[in-house]
Amino acid sequence: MKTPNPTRRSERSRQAILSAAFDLVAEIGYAKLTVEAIAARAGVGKQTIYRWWPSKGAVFVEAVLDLSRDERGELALPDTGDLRADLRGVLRAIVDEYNDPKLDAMSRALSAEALADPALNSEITGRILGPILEATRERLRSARRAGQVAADADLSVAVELLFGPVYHRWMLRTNPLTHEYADTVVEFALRALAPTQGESDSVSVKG
Amino acid sequence: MKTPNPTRRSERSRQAILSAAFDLVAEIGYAKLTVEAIAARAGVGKQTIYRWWPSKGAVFVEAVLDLSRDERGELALPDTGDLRADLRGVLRAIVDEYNDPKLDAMSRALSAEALADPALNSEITGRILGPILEATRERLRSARRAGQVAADADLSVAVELLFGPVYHRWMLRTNPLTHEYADTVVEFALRALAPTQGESDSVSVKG
Amino acid sequence: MKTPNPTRRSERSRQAILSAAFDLVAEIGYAKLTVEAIAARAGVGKQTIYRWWPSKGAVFVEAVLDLSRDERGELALPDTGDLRADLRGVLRAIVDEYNDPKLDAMSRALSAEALADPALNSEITGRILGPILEATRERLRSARRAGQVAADADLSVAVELLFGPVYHRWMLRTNPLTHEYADTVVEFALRALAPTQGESDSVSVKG
Amino acid sequence: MKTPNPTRRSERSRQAILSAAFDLVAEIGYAKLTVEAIAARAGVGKQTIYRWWPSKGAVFVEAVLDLSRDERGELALPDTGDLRADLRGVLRAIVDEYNDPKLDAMSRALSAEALADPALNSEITGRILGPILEATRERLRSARRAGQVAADADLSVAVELLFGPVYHRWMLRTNPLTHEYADTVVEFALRALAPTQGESDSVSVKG
DNA sequence: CAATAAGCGAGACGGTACGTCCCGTCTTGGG
DNA sequence: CCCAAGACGGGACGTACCGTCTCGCTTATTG
Repeated sequence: MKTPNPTRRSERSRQAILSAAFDLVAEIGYAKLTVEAIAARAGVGKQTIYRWWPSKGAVFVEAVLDLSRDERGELALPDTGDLRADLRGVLRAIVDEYNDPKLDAMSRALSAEALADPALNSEITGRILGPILEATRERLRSARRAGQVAADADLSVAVELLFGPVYHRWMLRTNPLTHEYADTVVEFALRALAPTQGESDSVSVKG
Repeated sequence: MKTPNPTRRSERSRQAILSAAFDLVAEIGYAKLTVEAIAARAGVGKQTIYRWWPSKGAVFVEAVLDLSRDERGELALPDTGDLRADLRGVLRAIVDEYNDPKLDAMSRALSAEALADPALNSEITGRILGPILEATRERLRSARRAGQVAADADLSVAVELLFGPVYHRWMLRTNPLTHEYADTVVEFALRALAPTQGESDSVSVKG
Repeated sequence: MKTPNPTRRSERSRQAILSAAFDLVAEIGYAKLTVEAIAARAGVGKQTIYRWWPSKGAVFVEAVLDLSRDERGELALPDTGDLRADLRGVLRAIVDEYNDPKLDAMSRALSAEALADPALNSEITGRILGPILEATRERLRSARRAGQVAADADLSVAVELLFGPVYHRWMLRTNPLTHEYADTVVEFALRALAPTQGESDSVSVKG
Repeated sequence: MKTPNPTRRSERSRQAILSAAFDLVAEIGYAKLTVEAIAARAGVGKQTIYRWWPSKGAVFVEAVLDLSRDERGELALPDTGDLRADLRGVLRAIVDEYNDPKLDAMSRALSAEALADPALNSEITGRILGPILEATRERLRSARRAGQVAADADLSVAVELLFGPVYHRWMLRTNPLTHEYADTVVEFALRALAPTQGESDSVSVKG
C-alpha cells in the first residue's frame, strides 16, 4: 500500500474527475457510470483515479459534496420563533428536492451506494444528511428551551419523527410527496412533541 | 424480442434457480452475486435465466418473494385491544429483523434493487412491505373505531409515522435500533394520533 | 441410437430443408449457416434435421447434390475423336465454373467442409467430383485405345495432370484462371501423355 | 475501431499465445480450437488475443508462420544438375510431409482457413507455399538455361504441373500419396516440359 | 542547477462477468 | 411415429470494465 503525497496532487485533474463523474451520472445514470468513462471524459489516466479514490462511489460522493460545499457550509434552520412554520419550511424544501428529477435520481444513486458500502454510508450521512439533521435538532432544542416541546423529548428521535415519514414515502414510492403531506407530518410531530398537560400551561405551541 | 411460452417452462429449473440465488446471497452477499454463479449452482444454462428474468435483481426479488410467500399469506396484526402493546409488538419485530445480520443484508440488497429499478420497487413494496403496512393500517382503523385514535387522522400517514423513523434509522445507520427505540417511536405516534381534548372524554388510549 | 423409419419421412420437409440450406448459403455464406436458421427458414423443427442428417455440412452437400442431380446424371465427355479439343472443353468448363462467384463460393464451402470432415469428403468427391474424373478417365482410355496416349500411361495420374494444376491455381489464387491457362495445361498434358517415339509412329495426337 | 499501440505490446504474451495455439491444435485439432482455450493455456486475457488478432484462424496462421520462420528463410532447391533427381526430391519431401499425421492435420487446417478468408490465404501462400514454388521455378529456370526444358515453357504453369497433381490427390484423398506417385508425376512433367524435337539435339534431359 | 523522484496521460495487461448465439437433446401436443 | 415448436443444459463467442502494471513525459523539490 503506497500512500501518495498529496502536496504533489494535481488540482486540475481532481476537478476534471469530479465534474466528469457528476456530468456522467446526469447523462447516463449512476448505475452505468464506470471508472474508465470518468477517466476518458476527464482526460485523465485511470491510475490517477485509483490513486486518490477507493471506488467510483467515492468519486461520485465527493463530486456531490464538492459541488454542494458552499450551500451546506454552516447550515442553520431559520428560527422565526414559529416552530410550526420553521419545520414546514424544512420538510417542504426536502419534498421539493425529491420532486426534482435530477436530484431525485442523484439521491437514489447515493442511497444505493450507501446501502452497499458502509464506509460511503457514513461519509454521505455524515456530510450531507448530517448537517440538516443537526440543524433541525438544534431548532428543536431551541423550541424545547422555549417550552414548545416536552422537556424530556429525545430530540434524535424527534428528528426522525419528522424526516422518517418523508424518507419512507420517497424511498418506497407508496404515495406522492406533496407540501400538504409535509405539513401533515409536521402537525403529527408537533402533537407528539407537545409538552404534557400541566408541564407548561402558560406557553402554547404557536407561542 | 420473442416472448417464450410459459406453459413449456420447467418448474424444476425455476425452483433450482431461485434457491441457488437465495443461497448465494446468503453466502457471498448480493453485491458479489452473478448470473453465471446462479446458473452454475442451479445446474442450469444461463439462457434459461435470461429467458425468464431480465436481471439478477429480478431473480433475487422473486426468490425472496417466493420463499416468503406462505408466511405473509393473510397477515394480520394481533388485536388485543391494547393498541400500545400491539404497535410495540410490530415495531419490535421489525427491529429484530433488521438486527439479524442475514435479514439485514437481504433487506439492504432488496432496497438497493428497488432504488435502481422502479418496477422491482413496486413488486417489493407491493408484496413484502405492503401487507405489513396494510395490516398496521387495519389495526389503527380498529383503534380509531374504538376512539383511541383521532377520528380525522390520515391512517396512511399514521403508518409512516410508525415505520418511517425506524426505516430512516436503519437505512442511515445513524443510531442503534433497539426495542427501547421502538417503544419511544410508538409513544410519540400515540401522542400524535391521540384524539383531541373533548373529542372523546370517556375513552382512554390504554382502553 | 435410434434409426428412424424412412418410409414415414416427410418429403415436403426434406425439400424445404434442402432448399432453405441452399438459399441461406447463397445469402449469408456457408460459414454463417446454422441449423437453427435452416429449420426456421424451412418451417421445420430442428429435430427433423438432426433426425435425418448428421451435420449442417451433410445437409448442404445433399442440397448441392440434389439440385444438381439431373445435370450430372450420366455424365460423359463428348468424344469427337479430337482429344485436344475434348480436354480443352472440360478444363474450360471447369475454369468457367470457378469464375462464377456463386459457384466459386459454394465450391470453397464444400472444400472447406471436406477438409474438416473425411466422411463428407468422400461424399463430395464421390458424388460430385468423382463422375467428372471418371468421365475424363474414360475419354483418355478411349484415346489410349486410339494410340493417342502412351499405352503404359497411368490414367489416374493422367487425370490429375489435367485437373491438379487448375485446382491448385484455384485453391491458392496464385494466378488468374483463364481459358488460355486451361489450354496450356491441356497442351502440357498431351505432351506428357504422348506415346513414346516408335510406339506408334503412324498415329499423331491430332489424328 | 481503436488501433492499439504496437510499441507497448507484450512480446511475452504474444509468444505464449502463439505456442499455446500451436500446441492446442496438435492436441485437440484445429476444429476444436477455441480462443478461450488459447487464452487459458497462454495465461492471458481473451482481450489480449482480440486486441492483436481478428480471429482464431489468424492466430493459428501466425503461429505456424512464426514457428517456421527460420526454416524457410532462404529456401533453395539443390541443383545437382540432375533435374529429374532434384524434382523427385522436392515432390517426395512434400509427399512425406502430407503423410505425417501432425503435418497433414495442420496443413488441412491452414487450407480450410485459407479457403474461408482470402486475406489469410495470401498470407499463407505468400509465406509458406510461395518460397517453395519460387525455389522450384528457379530450379526449372536453371534447367531451361541448360536446355533441359523447352525454351518457351511457362514456368508458372510448369510448377503447377508438378505440385497440382500432388495437391489434388492430397486434398481429395482420391488415392494414396507415395514416393512412386511422386516419381510418376515428375516423369510426366519432364516429358511435358521437354524441349521439342530439334530444338536442342545435343542436350538430353538426363544431362 | 542538474539530478531525481513523484504524479501524470495513456493504455496494455490478466481477469471476471456479461448477454447472445448456437449446439444437440429432450418434451409436448397435434395429425 | 413423425412432425413443428421450442425449452433445456451447455459451451463459446466477442465486449465491457475491473484494478494493476508499465511506459515516457512533465514538474518541483533537493543535494
